[in-house]
Amino acid sequence: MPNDRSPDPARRSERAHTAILAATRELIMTMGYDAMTIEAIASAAGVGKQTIYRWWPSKAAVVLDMWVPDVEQQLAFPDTGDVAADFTTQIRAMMELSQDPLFGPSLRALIAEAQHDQALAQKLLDRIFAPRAEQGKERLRAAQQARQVRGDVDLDVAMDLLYGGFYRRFLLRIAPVTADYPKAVVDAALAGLMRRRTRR
Amino acid sequence: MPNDRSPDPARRSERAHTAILAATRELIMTMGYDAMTIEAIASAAGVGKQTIYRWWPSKAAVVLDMWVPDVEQQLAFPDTGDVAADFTTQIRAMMELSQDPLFGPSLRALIAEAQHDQALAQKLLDRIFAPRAEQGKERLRAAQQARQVRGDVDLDVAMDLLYGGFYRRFLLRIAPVTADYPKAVVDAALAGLMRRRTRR
Amino acid sequence: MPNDRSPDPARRSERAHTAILAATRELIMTMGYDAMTIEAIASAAGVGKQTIYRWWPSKAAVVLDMWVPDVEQQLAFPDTGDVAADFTTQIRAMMELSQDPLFGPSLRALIAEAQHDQALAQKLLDRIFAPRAEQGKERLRAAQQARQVRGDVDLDVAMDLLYGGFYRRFLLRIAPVTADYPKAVVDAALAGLMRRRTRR
Amino acid sequence: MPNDRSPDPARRSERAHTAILAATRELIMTMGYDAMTIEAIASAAGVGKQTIYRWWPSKAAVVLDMWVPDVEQQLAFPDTGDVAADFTTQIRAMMELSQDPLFGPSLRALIAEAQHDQALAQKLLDRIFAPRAEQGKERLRAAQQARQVRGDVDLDVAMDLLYGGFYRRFLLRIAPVTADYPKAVVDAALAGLMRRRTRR
DNA sequence: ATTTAACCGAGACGGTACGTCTAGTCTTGAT
DNA sequence: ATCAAGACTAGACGTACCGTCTCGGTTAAAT
Repeated sequence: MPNDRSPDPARRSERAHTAILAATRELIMTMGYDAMTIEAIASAAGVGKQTIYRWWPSKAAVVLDMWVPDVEQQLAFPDTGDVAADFTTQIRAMMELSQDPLFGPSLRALIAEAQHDQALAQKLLDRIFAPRAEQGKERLRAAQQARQVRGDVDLDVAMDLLYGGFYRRFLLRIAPVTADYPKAVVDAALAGLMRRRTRR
Repeated sequence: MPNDRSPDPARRSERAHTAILAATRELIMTMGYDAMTIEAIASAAGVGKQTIYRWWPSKAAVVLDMWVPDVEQQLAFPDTGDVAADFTTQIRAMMELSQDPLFGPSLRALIAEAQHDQALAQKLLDRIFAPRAEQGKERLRAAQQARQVRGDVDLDVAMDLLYGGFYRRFLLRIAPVTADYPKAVVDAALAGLMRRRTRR
Repeated sequence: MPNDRSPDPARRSERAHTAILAATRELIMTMGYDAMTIEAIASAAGVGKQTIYRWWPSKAAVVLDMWVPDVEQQLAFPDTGDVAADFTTQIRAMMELSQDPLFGPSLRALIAEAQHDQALAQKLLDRIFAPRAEQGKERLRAAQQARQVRGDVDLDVAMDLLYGGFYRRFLLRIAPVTADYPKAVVDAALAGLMRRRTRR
Repeated sequence: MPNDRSPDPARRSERAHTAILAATRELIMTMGYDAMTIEAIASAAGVGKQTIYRWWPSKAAVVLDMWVPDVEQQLAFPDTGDVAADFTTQIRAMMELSQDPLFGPSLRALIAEAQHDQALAQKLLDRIFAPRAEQGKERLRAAQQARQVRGDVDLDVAMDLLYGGFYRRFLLRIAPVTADYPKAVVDAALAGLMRRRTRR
């Protein structure tokens, strides 16, 4: 368990802060998330361990901080008027992120760690997953108003249909996320699985 | 990685084997998966650590072995002729499993551990996830032949639609898996999100 | 080694100075010399750590400063004309000091620390031990002139005989310094151990 | 604070044990007692830190164990029939020990550490100081029976006279222990400080 | 009266070692 | 040969202090 009492953020050393984030980025690429220890970060950043423990509760929290700006920028949500295309684009961006040697493995590791770290789970949710879901739902609402999407669908369930498969494949490794996957899943989610009666 | 050389399974002590699995079950309930160490299992089972390392590569593998029979039995796939009802039943079973104090937390932990343990990932896939997916796809194939489900859907994508949401909610904790969720997601997946042109 | 450059004693804060000494006295009684850290003194005195480091090189030096006036006053050397009685008095005073809950434990601690801190050793010597020895030797010189003590004895060796036992018992804990010890050791030192030939 | 529960000495690794003592001896010479850490000993001995903590409560205890055989052998007490000569020899041996670069500094350090470590103090007493004192007193008893030493002297006080000065000089550094010191102090202790009335 | 230089309280910083913990391997004696 | 037991090497953990270093705020002398 970290931290004694809350330190004063006003007196935080900018140099140490950025050195830690830079070293973290470096070490994830070099040795991988799992092999990277807090001691290694401290040593690589030229920083005392306490300085890390003072500001972050865990290795995962450091990685998350190092991460979030890039991820946010890379997952900007488009609105071209074509719902299918927009979600395909978004899922493709998620796929690309998951294949980046910096982000992919450590996203996996962060989600893994969040399974036994409530605080981290909350942070991941607030900073990564929830904003993405919110954007997606917003896009669907627009599509509902444009009468492209049914008005009675539960938007959370819709997000499950559109995004759930990505996480299932990414985390369970039950199938690879291939280049044509984004379009396939979006089309299927929009069209549904059921056979329609032929129109007479 | 453990194990000396492959031991002789014929000489394996049945007493030790069952004691280990029983102690594992006990300790997961008592102290939780994460706090449970291999040393604790050995001690609780009255067994040498080496005996565990001899037959399993990791704590997770022990848990998986202890688990699989129960899970298989609890996730039997029904075929009542009603596709929607069958998948709803199946997802509801997954939900219940995930809320069981023995299975839920350790399923999470196992998936977490599989993120940095290829061998475990493979084992989980082969013994838990893939069989479930295969049953689901089989059921869909039957539904296709009954002309209930479209013949052109990619069955893997269909599984993503139906099951992906569960994992997304379970692992990302982005929303709880409530009692009415299984039906909602199945209905949405079957119907699709898109608005249909009114039939004239 | 502390201190930047020598600070200006004229501008020293009297308030901080006395607060530090008072807190030190307090904390030694409360938590004992060893558990007391410079951080604790600073905090208890409501003073910055730097203010301590500015004026003292070590925790031991602070304690010594807090100490010396009391010790000096308590170890005043008497001259009643009776050498034996005077040294007995002096050693008894040392004994009492060593049993005082403030001085005893921290005298031990200071001597201990002086074993690996040359500067402290010198300071202890100059301010505590050497003055005491000088007084003792002075008293012996007077006794020599009064033809009570042999003129050929090495006064430093004499001090070893008279005082050495006290430190041996105090530091090695080889035997307690009891109430009758001072007289016993003084008598023995004066008389010597050797058997005299009976005068004819 | 060390050790959980007492380990089984029968299963102790002889290799690790001797490697630790050898590394300790080596490091004291190399870097000095104070700079030597338990981590350094472990690393130099090719041993886990836990193995040291399992068998010894502190660095000092390791040094003591490494030490005692040599010290015992070097401080064998002679009996030549000449009390003065015998004690002179013994004190000279103590002096030489105290000037040995292996033993001197670490004897100082051990005594220092014993000031705040009761268990160590007891161990030092039992294994180093008390046996020496016992030998000295035994020698004095023999001298008493040979009617060389007065029958009424308290032998503990006699030991203070003979040995106390050594520790006073060694620990307080109030004066060096020179080559002629042993004889001087023994002579003075035997003869006493008091002036005798001239025999008529 | 204002400037200016020091000390002051506070506490973040780079370090180092601590003693604990767990992993996975190795050793021993009993079955 | 397998087993229970547990000592072993290895090394990260999070903590505690060390002594140094800002940072504003407050004196007190020098202007």
